[in-house]
Formats: sequence, structure tokens, C-alpha cells
Amino acid sequence: MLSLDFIRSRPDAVQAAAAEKRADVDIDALLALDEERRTLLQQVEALRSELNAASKQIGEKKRAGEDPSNVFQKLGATKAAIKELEEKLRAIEPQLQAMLLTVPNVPSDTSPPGKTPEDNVVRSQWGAPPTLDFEPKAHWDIASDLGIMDFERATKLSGAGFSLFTGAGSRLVRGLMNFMLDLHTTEHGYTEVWAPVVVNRDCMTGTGQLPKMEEDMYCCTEDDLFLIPTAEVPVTNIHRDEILDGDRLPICYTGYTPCFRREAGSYGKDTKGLIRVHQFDKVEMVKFVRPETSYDELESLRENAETVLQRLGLHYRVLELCRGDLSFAAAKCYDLELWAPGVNRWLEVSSCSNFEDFQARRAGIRFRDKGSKPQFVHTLNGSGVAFPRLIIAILENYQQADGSVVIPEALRPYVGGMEAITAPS
RNA sequence: GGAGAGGUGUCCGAGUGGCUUAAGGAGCACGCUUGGAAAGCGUGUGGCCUCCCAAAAGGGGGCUCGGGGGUUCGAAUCCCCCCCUCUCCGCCA
Repeated sequence: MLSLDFIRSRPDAVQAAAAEKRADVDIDALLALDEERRTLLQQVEALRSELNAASKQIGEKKRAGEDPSNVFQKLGATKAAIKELEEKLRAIEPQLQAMLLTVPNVPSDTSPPGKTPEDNVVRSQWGAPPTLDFEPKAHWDIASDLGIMDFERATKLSGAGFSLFTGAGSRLVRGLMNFMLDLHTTEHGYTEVWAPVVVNRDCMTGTGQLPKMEEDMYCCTEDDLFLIPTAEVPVTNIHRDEILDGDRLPICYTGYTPCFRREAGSYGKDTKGLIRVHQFDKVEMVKFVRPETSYDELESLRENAETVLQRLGLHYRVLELCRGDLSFAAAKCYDLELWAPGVNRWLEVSSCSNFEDFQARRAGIRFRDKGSKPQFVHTLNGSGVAFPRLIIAILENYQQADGSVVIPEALRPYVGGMEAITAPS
């Protein structure tokens, strides 16, 4: 959420930014409503002030044993006027709030111009694609041939877009979780959290999934609870409606969670294999930082995510998202994409975003230095990293001519020393 | 799911219609005191909205005792709805 102050001072910039993100918002209408609200507020508060003074007078007179009835006379009209104005306000305020919640964040000046994913800027590359002297297989064939995933039975359980890992595949998932969490906690300084994966509406609104993305989430309608699409939601909301001690910042959390996405509107896209699924696993990093440090913190967040890929020896590139491709809440974002030779394409495994104070304002996350007024923190988060596409990359990059898959060295301690996954004989 | 208890400021805690612009205590900050500290004494102590002010500082007003409505000239206090927490019972990993 943007502050009304900011929108008032730079309406054109806000309207233009919304257009870049293809958000259908009418800033002029919003400001007109804001103006109306403030006018009404002034009127109603003046009347309330009168009424308060009169009530006080009545109390005093009664205590002094005097007759207060002359004060009563005019109060009826005042009360009626207040009631009328309040009703108008009550109609306007939710409307204004609803509009405010649909205004996207303004891209940072440092985010490159552009409208579509094609306009994203490749900022760097690391490593090189593997040299394979055979025709690389796609991960779904590798996994099926090795017996580490069972796509058919997963469909039987839950439908398309769900995964069933078995044997070494399952072990791989578990190992990845520990590998990434250990890296972020012991080397990158994050505090580990284990969070709920079902959250309430306030959480979803706080981080910006609601109201826009409701149809993309699994919802337990009986309880009005949502399955999280990312750990960003519960972890960022840990400090919702809090004023943090300025000395505590930055606060850095990392946590593993499963993630659930309905992917409404993308049916028929990437239906095969693990590229796009309804439930997947992810280790996430979330930071609460002082505003003046957030862009430095974004760089280190991206480096922390890159380290995961580097340790696993996987070829990747870093994209800087153009203004038009930024998500609703983000001001700046880096995507990390892994090279997958089997499906012959780049696959996004991490988004590292700075939301500045956009989420903090929605979620009421502030900090205070001694003797100062509270300020909103800046929030950031990044995948560190998402599992399915990482697994795709491991399988496809480390596949051997004989159909086996070599386990990256850094991962071996986490999978019981296993050096390769080989087909059952 | 059933029954009960409760939600007050940073914390504890009082408070059943106007001497409460929330008592008292603790904590915190500042000052006095001290060789220094503790104790003691004094002063102060939140958040949101809005207006005045070029801005900052400052000041005015409104709201804020879980949330939302209502009664009343006046509500922490009375009424209604909702949420949350705790205890016991039931069920259950």
C-alpha cells in the first residue's frame, strides 16, 4: 500500500506506475474520494467537539446542583447532523480503503524500463552448461527411468500438478531442505522459522496477495483460511501490527514450507513434469530492514540465493526485472534462472524482491529508535530456492550416458553420502 | 463439538453511566541526590486520523480500554453481533 500523502504529492507518477504494471486503478477518483473524506471528517469532528464540550458542561452543572436543561436544547440537531455525516463517511471509507489496496507499488528508479519478460535485463551469468556427449533427457524421463518419481500415482492422489517422490527422490527432497536451511542459518546469518502453511485473510492482505490474487489460492472457505502460495506470507506477517525496537533490525528469517498455487488461468501450460505444479517445496528468506539499507540488503539477499546454486555447481543467470514485469508489491526484483538442458530452457528458481514499505504499510510493521516516531520497515524476500525446478536442473545437468544422475558434492552429506542415483537393477 | 472464565496503556492491575482528560504499581527516559552506583525524591511516558504552520518544531481537534454496531446530552462501564485466548469435558494425530 502506498501512503495517501505520497499519492497526493505524486498522482501522475502513481498513475503511470500502475499503468506500467497493467493495474486498473483510477488515481483521480481515489484522490477525489480522499478529498471528500477529509472534508466530511473535519465537519464531523467539529460537531463532535461541540457535543463533547456540552456533555462536559452538563456533568459539571449536575455536580454543582444546577439545572442543565438549557444545554440540552440544541444537542438534538447536532447529534442528527453528526449521524448524517457519519453515515456518509461510513460509505466512503471502505471504498477508499479498497481502492488503496488495489494500487500497485511504484517500481524503483533503478528497475529497468520495459513491459514484458522479454524486456528483462540479463545482469550476469554463472557457470556453463554441461557438456553432454549424448542427447539429454527431460527430467520426467530421467525421474521415471530411475524410479524416483511416480507421476501417474500422484495424479491418482490429487490430480495433475502434484508430485510423488519415492526412494532416492524423496531423500533428495529432504536433503535439499536441510542443505539450504543449514547454509542460510550457519553461513548467511538467518534465523530459522517453521511457520503455519494455512493463514488468515489479514496475512494475505498484508503481503499483497489479496485482494488481487484470491482466485489463485486454495481456500478453506469454512474457516476463511488460505493455503500459502509462499512462505513469504506467514513469515513476513510474523511481525504484523508490531513496532519493533530499532536495535533489532535487520531481522532475517529463513524457513522451509510447502507452497500451494492453483495456477488459475495457466491450464495447459507446462503440464508435463515438474516445471509448473500446484504444490511444491521452497526455502524462503525474509528480511525486515531499515529503509536506508534495503537496496544493499537486496543485493546480499540475491547473493545468498546465488550461493545455493553455486554450491550445487549449476549454470544460472540473473535477470533484473523490467518495470512492467514486476509483481504487484515489488519495487525491484531479481530473478535467478537455472539452465535445464533436458527441456532446453531457463527456469526461474528464485525471485529476490525489495518491497520497500509497501508490505509494511499494509501489514503495519514498524520500528522505532529511542526517542523517535515509529517508521515503517522495508521488507524483502527471496526464494533460497524453490525445489521443483532445482530438482529439474540437478537431474538434467547431472545426468549421465547410462541414465544415472550424479549427486552434486555439496549435497552428498545431506543424502547419506549417496554419490549418484542409479536405476534399480 | 459442549460448558465455563476472560480480553484495560510497554507490563501487572483497579475500575458497574459524568469529580477517569484510565487509579495504583512496575518498567523506561530525564533531573535532583551521590566520590560512583543503588535506594530515595521529582518530572515525563503510547498509537492512529485530521487541521493550522512553507517545512521542522510546536499547537488545536477527533478516535483509541479485543473488533463492529446500538442506547444516552455523556459509555472501559448498559444492550446486540463477531473475533481471540485460557480452563474443563468430548473427539483425535
